[in-house]
This record gives sequence, C-alpha cells and structure tokens, in this order.
Amino acid sequence: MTVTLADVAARAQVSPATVSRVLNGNYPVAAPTRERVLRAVDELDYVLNGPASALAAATSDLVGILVNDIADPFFGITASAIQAEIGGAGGRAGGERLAVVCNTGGSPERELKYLTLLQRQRAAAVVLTGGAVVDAPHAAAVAAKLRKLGETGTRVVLCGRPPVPDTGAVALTFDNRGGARAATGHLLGLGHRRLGCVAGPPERTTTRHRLAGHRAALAAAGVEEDPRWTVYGRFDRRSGYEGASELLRRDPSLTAVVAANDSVAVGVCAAVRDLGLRIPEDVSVTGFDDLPFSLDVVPGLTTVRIPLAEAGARAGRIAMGREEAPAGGVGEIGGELVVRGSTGAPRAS
Amino acid sequence: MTVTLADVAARAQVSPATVSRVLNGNYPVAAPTRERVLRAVDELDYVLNGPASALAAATSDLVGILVNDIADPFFGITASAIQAEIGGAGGRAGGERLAVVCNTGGSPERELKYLTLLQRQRAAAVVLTGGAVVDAPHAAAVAAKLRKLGETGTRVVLCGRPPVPDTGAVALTFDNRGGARAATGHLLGLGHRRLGCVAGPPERTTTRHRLAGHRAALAAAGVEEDPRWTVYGRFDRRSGYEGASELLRRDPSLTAVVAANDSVAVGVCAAVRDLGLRIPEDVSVTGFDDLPFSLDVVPGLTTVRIPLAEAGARAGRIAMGREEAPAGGVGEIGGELVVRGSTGAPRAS
DNA sequence: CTGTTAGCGCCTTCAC
DNA sequence: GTGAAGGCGCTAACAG
Repeated sequence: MTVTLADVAARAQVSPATVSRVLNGNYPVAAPTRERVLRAVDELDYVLNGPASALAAATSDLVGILVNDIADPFFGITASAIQAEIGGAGGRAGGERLAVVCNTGGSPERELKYLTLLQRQRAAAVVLTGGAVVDAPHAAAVAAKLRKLGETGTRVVLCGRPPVPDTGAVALTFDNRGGARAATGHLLGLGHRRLGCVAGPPERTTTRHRLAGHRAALAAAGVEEDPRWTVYGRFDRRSGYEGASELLRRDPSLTAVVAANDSVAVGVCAAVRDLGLRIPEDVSVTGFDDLPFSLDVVPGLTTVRIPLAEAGARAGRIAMGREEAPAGGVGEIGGELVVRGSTGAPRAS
Repeated sequence: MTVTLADVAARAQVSPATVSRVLNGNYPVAAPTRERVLRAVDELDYVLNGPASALAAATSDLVGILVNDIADPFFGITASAIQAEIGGAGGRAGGERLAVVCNTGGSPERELKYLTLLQRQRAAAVVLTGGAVVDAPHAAAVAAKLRKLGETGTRVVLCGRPPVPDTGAVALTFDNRGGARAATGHLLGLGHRRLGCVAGPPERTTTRHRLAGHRAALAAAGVEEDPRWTVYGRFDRRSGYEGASELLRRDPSLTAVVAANDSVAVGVCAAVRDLGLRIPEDVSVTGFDDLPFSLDVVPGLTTVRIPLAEAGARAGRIAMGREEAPAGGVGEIGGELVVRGSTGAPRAS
C-alpha cells in the first residue's frame, strides 16, 4: 500500500541498506548510485517512515519546545527564535528536524505530561522556556524527568528558567532580579516612595525573582514596604486591571505601580485611567519584558527589555549542539531598563 | 538498558500483549491483572516507546498545528485554542495526544517541509491555520500533500484558510471579505471618500480577500479608487508604519487608512502621529482581527473581531473527530465590526 | 479474558 | 562501496 524503503531499493536496483545510507547521508555512497536512489525516491514519491526510523535508530528528529502560554507574545517570540535555529537543518534523515512547540498553559501536570510524551517519542532535544513552578514535589518530578531525558540522550536546555542541578540540563537564565531592581530604582530615583506592585502568580520563579529585585531596591533606598502594596495575579492584562484597582483602593496615595510584565502593565494603565488618574502625572507605571506593543500604548511603557529573540536563538543552537553551553552549564542574560513616557516624577502629595 | 514492555510483562507475570492492552485501554482486561500491570509500570518507571508503538500500530499520537508566525498573537491565540481541545485526551496510549505547533514563518517551503515531516511521523491529524499562498505551483503541491495525508488516515483541518477541493480537508474559513466590507462601509458611512489601504503580502489569500471586501464597499458607495491609495507589506507593525508614511506622502488628502490587521493598524497610527496628525480628527484608522492589544492603544482601534479562540476550538474538535464537520466540508465564520475611538468623521477639507 | 505468533519499516553491524 | 541478516519495541490477529 504505502511505498517503503524496499520499494525504492527495488526500483533503484540496490539494496535497502544503500537506500538508507543515501537518505541519511552519514555514509559514503558512490555518486551515480546516489543519483539513482534519489531518482527512485522522487518517482515513487517515497516518504520515510519516521516511527520505523526512530525505532531502529533509537532516536528521532523531534525537538520539543515547552512554553507556558503560547498566546502570550513573550513565549511566541522566544519559541519563534528557538525554532528558527532548529528547523533549519542538521537532522538525521534529509537534514531536517521537526521543531514543535508544546503549550503547557502554565499547568504543572501538562508540563510533566508533555515531558513524558517527548520522552516517549525519544525527542532529540527539549527546550523549556519561561518561569518554573516552585512547588517542591512538582519540581522534584520535573528534575527526575529531565535527568531521565538526559540519560537517554535527549539534550535539555532551559531558557528563561532557573537551572535544575544534577540533571545535565543547560540553563540560560534571565536577570529578573536585576531588571526589577533597575525598574524600581528608576522610580525611586524619580522621587517615588509609595510604590504598589502587581506581581504575577506567587508560585512562579519569575514572580519571586522580580519581586525580590523590587524589594531589594526598596530596601537599598530605605523605603519600608507596606504589605498592602503588593497583590498577586496572573501574567495578563486583566490581572493588571484588577490588581491596580485593588491597590489604589487600598491605598490611594500610591504614586507608582510596578507591574509583573508588560501585559499586566497595560492593564494597570487602563485601571489607572478608569479611575480618572493620569499617567505619569498622577501614577507612574513600569512593565517588564519590552514586548512589541509596549511601544504603542500611550504613553509608551517604561520597562525592562529582555532580549528574547537572542536568548531563544542561543538556546536553540545549544539544543542542536551548534553552540557550546556556557561555563558551568548556566548563563545569565541581562535585562536593560528602557525609559519611556509612563514614568515621571511623583505628584506633589 | 531502557526498560521495555517485556520487562513490565515479566514483572507483572503476564504476557506483553496484556501489558499493551492495559496501556492502550482499548481492550477488556481483568481488574486485578490491570492493577498488577500498572503497579509494575510504576515500579519500573516504564515509558512507552512512541516510535515502536507508532510503527506497529501504523499511526501516532502526534497532531500538528501549522501557523504562519508564532510570534503573532493572531496565531498564538488560535493555536492555543486548538491545542486545548487536542491535548486533553482521547489518544491511543494513555489517552494523550501530543499537540504540537509548527511555525512556517510564512514560507511555502517550510510549510511543505512540515507537512512532509508530519506525514513521515504518521500524524493523527494536521490543522493548518491562517491564510494560504496563492502561487499556483505551491498550492498544487500543498493540495497533493493534503490529499496524501488524508489517504493515509491523517485528518486535515483548515482554520482561517480557504478550502482545498478534492483533498478531503475540512475548512473553517473567516469572512475576510465581509469583515473588510463592513469596516470600509463604516468609514464611508462616516463620510470618508479618500481612503488609503495598507494591505498585507499580495500573495496571501487573506490579503486578497480583505482587499476585495474593501473594494466592494468602495464600489457600492460609488467611490472611485485611486491606484496610489493601496500599498502592500507584511502583517506587522513596521509595515503599517512604512505603508502609512508612503500613503500620506503620495496623497496627503487621505482622511482614513484601512489596515490589513491590527498590528499593521498600530503601525499606521504611529506613522500618522509622527506626521503630526491626530487620530481620528485628521485621519481615521481601522484594523482587523481585534487582538487583545487593540483595546489598549490610544485611541482604541476600530476593527473587525474574528472569534479566533472559538474557531480554533472548533477546528481542534473536528480534528479529533469530536465534532461533526460542517456541511460540504466548509464552514464560514463571521467577523463583527467593533467601533472604537480610532474612527470618526473626516476633517473638513 | 489472556497467551502466542508474526510482523510493522528501518538501521546497522558484519561480510564481501 | 555495497549486500545480507538480525533486531529495535510494540501491536494485532489468532487461538485457547
């Protein structure tokens, strides 16, 4: 029914082994023979059977990219960059790898599920992007999976995610702490002393680290934080809207709001405006990530740029073995404060 | 080295076939036996070998989702919805399917490549999203691939993409024409008579259809179009910026600009503002898609909402055989004009 | 309900 | 440089 490698061999009048060799190109084959085989492949419209190939070779061309939320440009941009480095070439059969992105939706179970599925497929590599969940049992389960993946020859790279020791996984981390410190430092430098914070989900490392940076900046400036000044939410616009509304209800004297990321910041801006306040005259707002839309909201968002595309490209290359892993298996990628119109001096109280 | 199904069988003191049966759950197995097997699986930390399974069963749990640009929220939102319907359950082994998104980057070659890769993996289903390229040879190649995929048991669904006849592929199309007609009609209703258009890539169906709708509206209102009023570009912000700059250079008397989509519209707005013009007092702007950020730009974008999440969910269900395909294999999804602040009456010339 | 028996299609030593 | 043969790990008829 379906045409197999044997059919191609018959038509090209060579052995199946030879066909396999020209297809995989890992072995010397005489030019005329190769020609003949390639022609037969073309004429028969032959397509290699991936599963059979993977079974025999004990490895596949699949590369998995795990993201927390594919609808979020943060992950879209990262995934796009990773994938561009991988989809290119270099696989076993025909020089092609199937880079696929898997959307965990932020759910630990789905994350584990995908990892298992990828392990089951004998993936060539796996790249996990974005913050991790700090829950100990889950972290242990993930660590175990990653270790096992590594043992069975799957290269594991973490991008924008903290390292997982003793798993052989290479990590490219983002300096969330430093970036947050810079953003809050900028606000403090402008004279703000009453800063609200709409943080992300409390269980994610990204949230923890950004919050830590924020607090470090406050502490360094000798500003004592009021517990009412922090609310947690998700990494989306809506959380920003609700968070800021709550914050300003609790303490209308706040003069600035630090948001978990740009999407949240945009929601914060909307809430601030709906309260009849101006940005930045009445309330300054900062974001994080510098996604494309941050330039177009009005006023432009002061934020911390993370070079997502570069980081993703690098992670992709490491996953393909085309770039050396950073020393110690961990490399940190810095953020850069970008000052735009959403921040200014605090209003005279 | 790695633990196989036979190992599990030995430990559970049953035959490999029985283990396979409890794992796939498509066959009656006595409860105590199942228990024993499951325990053995757990104790041995066994993971099914996907390739071997796919080879033997001649089908896999992989479902491919092709997108033109994963960094674009349009595709991210769609993919997320599709994937949520697929990743859930219903696969062969353990009730799980591996929904993966493949980023073609808008390249016809990559599209074909991914289709081949997916065919090679014996994917259970493939969903192609977004506009197609009209180039005849490529269209024929894609049609041939889709037909072949269908023949080998892969379900093919098109989402937001025109039908491909005689391939067995189910299509869910977006009413780009009608939506564009509504947007331009809205502008005409406000009194505009000199409308620029920053279209998308000329070779994409989406561009063609939206442009057709725009022109139909103009024709219906008896407005004759000046050839200088249309420029083509990509579906991104930058194209919008450049396109609008060019348009207003060519004809400064334009009072409105229709953009290919929301990202482009945002770029158009930036260009208009950089020219010292106000929106909508001097120039009205419309987008298309109603992506989340369209609400946050200032003024809010008048646009055509496409229910991406609903469409994606439906496509996902059809791909999984959990929802019936529309009659004739083609279903159209309508768009809805959303009027916000970016459109208003034309300035008095 | 469970065991036995054949392959699924390809890769990879070995010989030549 | 090329052919022959065995097995990768699992599933799918058949029997029983």
